[in-house]
Amino acid sequence: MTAPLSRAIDVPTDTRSAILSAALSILQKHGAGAMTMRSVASAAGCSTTGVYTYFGGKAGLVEAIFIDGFQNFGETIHAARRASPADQPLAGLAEAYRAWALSNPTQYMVMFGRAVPDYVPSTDARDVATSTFDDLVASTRLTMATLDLVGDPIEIAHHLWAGIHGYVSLELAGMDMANDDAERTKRFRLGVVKLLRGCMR
Amino acid sequence: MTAPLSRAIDVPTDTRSAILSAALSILQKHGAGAMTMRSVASAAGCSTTGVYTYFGGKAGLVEAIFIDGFQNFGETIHAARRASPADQPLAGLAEAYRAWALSNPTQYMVMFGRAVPDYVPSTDARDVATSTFDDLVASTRLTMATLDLVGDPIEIAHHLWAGIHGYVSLELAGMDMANDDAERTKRFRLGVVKLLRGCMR
DNA sequence: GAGAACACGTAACAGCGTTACGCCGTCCGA
DNA sequence: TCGGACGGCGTAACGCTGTTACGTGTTCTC
Repeated sequence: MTAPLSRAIDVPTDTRSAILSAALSILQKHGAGAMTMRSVASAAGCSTTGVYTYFGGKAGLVEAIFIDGFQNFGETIHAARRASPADQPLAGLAEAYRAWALSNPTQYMVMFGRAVPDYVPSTDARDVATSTFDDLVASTRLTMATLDLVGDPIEIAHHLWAGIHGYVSLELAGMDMANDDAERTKRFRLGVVKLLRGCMR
Repeated sequence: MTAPLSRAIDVPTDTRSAILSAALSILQKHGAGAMTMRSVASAAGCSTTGVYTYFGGKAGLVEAIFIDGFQNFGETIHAARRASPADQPLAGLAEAYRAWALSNPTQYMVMFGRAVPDYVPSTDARDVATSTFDDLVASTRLTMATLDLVGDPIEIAHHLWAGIHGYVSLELAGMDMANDDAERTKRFRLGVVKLLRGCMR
């Protein structure tokens, strides 16, 4: 009898989400190396075995982070598309992409860069990941006529994705040749324009 | 008195290179998670403390792998540039870039993707990394007139680097949308063409 | 030949992911 | 109302990790 009667019925998977948000918080603040089972359990207010009951192990926890990341990332991308002019959704999408990655650098590297050794996304997880791609394809289709893009929209979307991801991940790795953030931003925006120009007739 | 007199004088840093190549071999065959101090020492035929005498710790070992990787990578890029037609060095460079990354996927992710948690490249290491970029800039300068590229060569080289890296790292992460290697290769080559076209007048 | 410097191994430390085991509250059939 | 099965959860332990204190043997210098 630990909980008062008035709230005897708790939200069922409350501890599960507490564990997940604790893991995300540690990942964001202290990096992938600090996200241990013990630190996550401690931050979530349960024992290490609690993490096992809900996620099966560290791989399951990382998988949840991976999927959660792509869902959150996908929603951000989607919202950016809706907020952009109907015939020009790509610039806003690219900005939102970069902003999300810079705000969640470690999670981005878990999602795209194998930041947790020995974790390989399951096919289910990869399906969630690639479904995010659909928004990019949709935005590309909307822009084809306006920007005079030619070719397969899927191939063009993949080209844009690869280019944007390249800029962002070089920036996260500290290997862009920029001197300050202003130059980085300017270069990124020019890069997106160049990516689009490469697909024009 | 363990070694015979005839070879009492060994090559001084022989064990150092033995450790480094053992680490690279484990990294390539079994991934970053399997590259432990004990497994490296065992494969190199020494004790764990031997790794500490030569590299100071795991961070030093990873740094050596990082630098070794960029030197090897840089030589490959450089050789590809020399083997290409003098006025068309970029296509061969891109092919060599991708081939090296696909042959050394884990090391590539250590170099570009923070595959070892808690390892952050020193400024010296990053200098070695960015000096590889010089070859790309040089190749870009050679191609500017032939391909009718306009703008700052450094900015164009950065654009090409980001794009090529984007294609390669999505491929390594298993997140390209290709069905087989033939399609992947075709898409990559078309992508390089698009990257160049985006920088034309 | 004495002594410092160095490479190197043994053994231990704390911390890691994981799991066997036991406790305790809840539910279900008799 | 009771007895037993069940499930969530913590304690404690397993083997593994990176790291380091310490002792030993070799080598180089004066």
